[in-house]
Amino acid sequence: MSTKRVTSHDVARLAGVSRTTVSFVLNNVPGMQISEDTRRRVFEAARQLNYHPDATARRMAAGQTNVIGFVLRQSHEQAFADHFMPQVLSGLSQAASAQGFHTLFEPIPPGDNSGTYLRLINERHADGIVLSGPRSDDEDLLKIRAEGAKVVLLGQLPDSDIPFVDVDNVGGACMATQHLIELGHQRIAMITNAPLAYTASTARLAGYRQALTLSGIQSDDRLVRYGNFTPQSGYTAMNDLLAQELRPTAVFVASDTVALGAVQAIRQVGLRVPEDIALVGFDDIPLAEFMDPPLTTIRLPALGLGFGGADLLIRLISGDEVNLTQIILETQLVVRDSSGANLSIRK
Amino acid sequence: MSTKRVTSHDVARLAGVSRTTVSFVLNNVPGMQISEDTRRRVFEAARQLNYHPDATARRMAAGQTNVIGFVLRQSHEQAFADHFMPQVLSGLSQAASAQGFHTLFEPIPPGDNSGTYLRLINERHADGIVLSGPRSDDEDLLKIRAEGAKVVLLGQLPDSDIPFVDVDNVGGACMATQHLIELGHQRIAMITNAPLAYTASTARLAGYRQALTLSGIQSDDRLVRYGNFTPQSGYTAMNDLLAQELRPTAVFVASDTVALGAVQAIRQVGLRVPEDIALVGFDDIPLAEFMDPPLTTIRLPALGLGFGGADLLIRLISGDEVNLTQIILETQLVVRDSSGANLSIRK
DNA sequence: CTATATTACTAACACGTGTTAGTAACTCGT
DNA sequence: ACGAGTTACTAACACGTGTTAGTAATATAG
Repeated sequence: MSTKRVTSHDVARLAGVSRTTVSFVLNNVPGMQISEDTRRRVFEAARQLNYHPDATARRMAAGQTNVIGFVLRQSHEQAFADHFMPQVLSGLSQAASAQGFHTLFEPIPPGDNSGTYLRLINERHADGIVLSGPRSDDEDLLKIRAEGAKVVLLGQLPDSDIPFVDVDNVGGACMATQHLIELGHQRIAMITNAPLAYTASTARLAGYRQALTLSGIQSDDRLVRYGNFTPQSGYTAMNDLLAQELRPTAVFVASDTVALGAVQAIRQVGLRVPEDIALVGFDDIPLAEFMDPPLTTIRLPALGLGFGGADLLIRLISGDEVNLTQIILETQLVVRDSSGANLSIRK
Repeated sequence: MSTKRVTSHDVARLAGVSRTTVSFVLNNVPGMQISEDTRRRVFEAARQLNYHPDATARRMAAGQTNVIGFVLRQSHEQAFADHFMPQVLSGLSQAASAQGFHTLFEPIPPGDNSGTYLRLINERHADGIVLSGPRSDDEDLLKIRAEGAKVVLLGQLPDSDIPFVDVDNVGGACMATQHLIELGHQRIAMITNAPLAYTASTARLAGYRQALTLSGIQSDDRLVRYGNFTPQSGYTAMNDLLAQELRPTAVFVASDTVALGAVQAIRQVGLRVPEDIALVGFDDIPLAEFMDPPLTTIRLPALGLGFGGADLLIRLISGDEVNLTQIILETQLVVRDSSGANLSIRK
């Protein structure tokens, strides 16, 4: 236990060759002439001593860490409120490990403006970072970018050339709304997932309006309410909508979690989903399937988002010529019962 | 961008001192006599050159990585089926970063028996690992332990002296069952969260039986069914229970996710929760609060589990004398409506 | 038989830090 | 004026690898 670490030097000695030869054999360096006999002796010595090259020394020599950092700017509650982030993380580390990279997980404590994630790249803990929850006013981000740091964002920043991977929020919201339109609804309300300070909220609202416009329906701001991540906010928003003189026949709620509260509000006034009010959510959280009624919603390519982010970042790190550095991933409509698509007749 | 990295050598030159002095000043090494003037010059030079010490070189010199690995053995679906793992991860990295450690996230692809996580410690990517989802038949685990690797398990291994942090499954299940007993139930069934191959399942079943025994109720195996993580399995198991000649008046379902299916089954035969059948779940998933009816359940100290695991591991790494290496964290009963505790009268 | 090419290696440097042992210069007590 | 102690540093080594340039020994060609 307290015995010294086995180094390539030890292997060399046992095999009766130089350390250089050991390196050549074990790394299988192409173009190096090594006799079959020596090769065998080195392998045998390494096996016998249970030799494992030291990753730190290797990094030092290579000038590369083979590590990517995953920086989480959102608060824990927000990031892990649903299935989403874990899946992103999973996709990320899958892509990383497929290319021989490791993943450093670095959540930023809420309210920490000291720019701790700068250290990740300044001190070379990682070769690059995937940054989730970017903010436009992030000066640190611009700074390290200017210094040549490799960064990929998860989510977009308006008017920026920083590489990113994002989910097609506009397209998804449009799809959700069109689904309701196709089912015959004309008076369709919307409850956002969060305040409009969040780009995703703005995008989903834009998609909703786009769908209405495409079908020639007048967009009416009195039918738009603002959620705030929580079921409570959905409950409040829906009550507000129900109190209107002209009740909507369908609501697009841009977050399944928020939709949960909306359903409760509808039930509480004695109305039924989807018979009286049809509902489409967004996110496809794991329990959407088991809600009462099962929620029609938009599924996000969470795994793909993480995978794509890591993949893009690693290509940037490797210095490959990357022609497409801003990627938008398609969403998918999952039809269940809450939208009324499975009702035999619509009046 | 392609300009060379700023090293402590550069700082030394600019400040007109040796590299050693730079190291003494910047690391504030105690007992070293440095004049106030020199000290200032070094700080100024470092600031001016925007110097950041290279983490890799530092590790090499220190012989320590200041990194802990978080190894996930469960499949993604299983690990992230609910809020649990993300919270563990969050607690873990909080504890780590509080002590100057970074967190390497290393999920093991399902079906990968090549023992990839061995490399984490063999190649010194990390000073130690927190291993989630340990298996008794894991030879790799015993091997690296024998070589002196620092390992902390999340979850217990029977008859082992390996340090671990775990949730009190027995106590939690006992508490859940006692809650039902206190509400007047005598004929209490149980649906497990998973097959008994999983230690957590066995422990929860033991807790259920313990509670019955303590109250002098005869434990009846015909009232026990086995879930399999999913709502579907809960649906099936509950239907099976309902088909019995003598229906239980209450059921302890050792997983909220499984309980979801159980509720559906009960509803489908026209019975009510909790009036006809009372229900207590386990895990307190985020949506338990919003189920219909809101689910009484056992809340797990997920954050504390991660935090405790990292903390214990780092203490082991630091060589501190640790007197308690096997830690069990208490759970908490969250009373909502599904258990009938809020009904005014019980018949 | 000699010049050249090939084979099979190795010596030495680079990566950037932390740290131990040592050394001038300067102060101080006697 | 001299030895001892203090102050303020520095030279040199260690950490463990990857890699470039070079070198003997052997094979091949003319």
